[in-house]
Amino acid sequence: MNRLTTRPRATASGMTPCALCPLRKSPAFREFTEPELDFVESFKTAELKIAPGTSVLVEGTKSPHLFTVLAGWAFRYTTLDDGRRQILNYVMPGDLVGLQSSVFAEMQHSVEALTEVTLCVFPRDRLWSLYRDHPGLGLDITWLMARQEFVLDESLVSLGRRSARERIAFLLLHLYQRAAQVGLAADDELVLPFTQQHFADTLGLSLVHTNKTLRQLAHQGLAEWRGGRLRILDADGLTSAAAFDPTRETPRPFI
Amino acid sequence: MNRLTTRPRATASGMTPCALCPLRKSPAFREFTEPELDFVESFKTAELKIAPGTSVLVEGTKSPHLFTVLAGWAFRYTTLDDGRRQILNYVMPGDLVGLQSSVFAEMQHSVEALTEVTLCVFPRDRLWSLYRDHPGLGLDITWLMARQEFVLDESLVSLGRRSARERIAFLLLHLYQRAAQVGLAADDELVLPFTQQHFADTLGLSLVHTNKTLRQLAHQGLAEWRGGRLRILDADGLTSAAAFDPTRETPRPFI
DNA sequence: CGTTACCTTGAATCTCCTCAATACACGTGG
DNA sequence: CCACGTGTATTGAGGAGATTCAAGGTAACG
Repeated sequence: MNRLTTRPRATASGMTPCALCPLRKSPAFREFTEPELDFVESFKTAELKIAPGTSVLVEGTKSPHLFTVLAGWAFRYTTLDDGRRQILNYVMPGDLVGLQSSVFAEMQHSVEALTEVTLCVFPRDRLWSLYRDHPGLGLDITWLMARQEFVLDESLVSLGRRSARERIAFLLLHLYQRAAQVGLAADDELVLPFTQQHFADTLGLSLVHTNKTLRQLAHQGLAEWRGGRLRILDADGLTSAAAFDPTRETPRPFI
Repeated sequence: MNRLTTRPRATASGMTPCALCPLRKSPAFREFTEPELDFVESFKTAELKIAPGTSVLVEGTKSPHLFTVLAGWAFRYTTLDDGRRQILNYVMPGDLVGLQSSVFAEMQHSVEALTEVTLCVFPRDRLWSLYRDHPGLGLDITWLMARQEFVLDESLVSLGRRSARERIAFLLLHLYQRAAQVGLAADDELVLPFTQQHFADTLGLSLVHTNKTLRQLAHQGLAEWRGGRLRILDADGLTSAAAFDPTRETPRPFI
C-alpha cells in the first residue's frame, strides 16, 4: 500500500482535498490512481456540514446531488402513511448516499443525520463521465452497492426469522463491527448517537419490547447501553445470542 | 424505440443469439447499441437450462459465473444454522444473478429454481472489460442493482412494520406487478410456481398463519390462490389492505 | 390404492404490542 | 437555587397477533 505523497491541490476553499481525505488512511479503502484522484477531486463540487436531525434527502423529492459521507452518522428510512417508520440502514463514513436518485425519478427513502455529518457533494449528471472515463471507479460503485445489498440481506433475515433477542444482539454486533472498520469504535466500546426508538424502528420492534430485551441482555452481562454508550461485555455470548451464522464472512469494504 | 433488424449472428450452437433475445422485445428494456450487442454476445459463454428445485448458486461457495435469467422463476435465500430459511427475493427474467460472487470471496446466499430456468452464463473475470470498454453496460448494472436495492428496501418495510395481512397483500401485488412487467402475468391472473411455505419464508411468517391470512383475503373477495394460480379479484381493495404508500412510484426496469 | 406433498382448520401457547405510569436527565426561566 | 417542561428510559399489566402442535383433507403420482 504505497501512500501517496501529500501535495497541495487546487480546490474550493474550505474543502478537504481528496488527496488528504482522512478516509484514505483507512486500511479498509483502496488506493486511487493519479487520474482517478484528479477526477474525483474535480467531481467533488462542495463539502457540506449538516447538524444532527437535519435531512440529507427526503423521500419523494428529486436531488441533483450524490453524496459521500466524510464524517458522522446518519440513517436511511421510509415512513408509511400512518407514521410507521422503518429504518433501512445506518450510514457511516465512506458510504454513498443518494445514488438512487441518479437512477429513479425521485427518492424512495429519506436520509437524516444523527451526529454532525460532513458530506462530499457530487453532481449526479456527471456520473456518466465517471463510468465512461474511469471504469475503475464505476466498478468501485458496484462494489459499494453489492456490500450494501449484503447488509440489507442480513437485515431481512433478522426481521424475518430472528427473535427480538437475536435481532438486538445481531444489530449491536453489526453496528460495532461497522463502526470499528472506520475507526469509530474500539475496545468493545462505541458511542451510539441515537435513541432506543431508532433502534426499535430498525429492528421492527416496539420501543417497549426493545427496551426490555436490551435490559435483559445487560442483566445477563452480554452488552450494556447507557448514556449513549454501548459496551460489549461478552462478545462470544452476544454472538451466540444473535444466532449468527459463523460460516458467514463479512466482506471488507473499500471505496 | 427503434427496433433492431433481426439478422443472424455467429454464436455457439443451441444458444439464443442476443440479437434475438426475447427479453429485448419487452418495452421494459432499453435498446443496446451495436458494439454493446456485439460485446454481450461475446461475453455470453453458455446458455444453461436447469430443472425446478435445482440450485443455481449455493451459499458459501465461489462461482466463476455471472448469470442473467432468460426465462423462468427462481428465488434467492439464506438459511440459519438451525434451518430457518429467509427468502430474500424472487428472481425473474431480466434479473442478474451472482454478481455478489464477483465482488466477495464467496456467495452469501443461495439461488434455487422454481420452474425450469434458462440462464445466460457470463464469466465473471471479464466483468472488468465490460466496465472498461462498455461503460453504458456498467451503468446498466448499476441501474439493476439500484432497482434490486429498492425491492429489498420495500421488503424490509414489510417485515419490519406491516401486519401479516398487509404483508401478504403487498407481496401478492408486488409479484403480480413484477411478473406483468416481463409478460408473465396479465388480466389479474398469475401462475405462482411455489408453495405457501415459500410464501411464508418470504414474509417472515409461519406457514399456518400465512395460510389462514390468505384464506381471509380470499373470503373477503380480494385475492384467491388456488392450484398454483393467483387471481387478483379486487386490486383496489388489495392495495389498501397492503398499506401501500400511494405516492411511491415504482421504477421502470431495463437491462 | 397407498404414499407423498401440500393445503386447511382448530386449540393452546407465547412473543410481542399497546396502554399506562414512573423515573431520570437536562435545560430554561422565575 | 428550585420549579417546571421536555425528551428519553424503565417497568408493569393486559391483550392481540402470530407461533406451535395436532389432525384432517385433497390432489398428484407411481
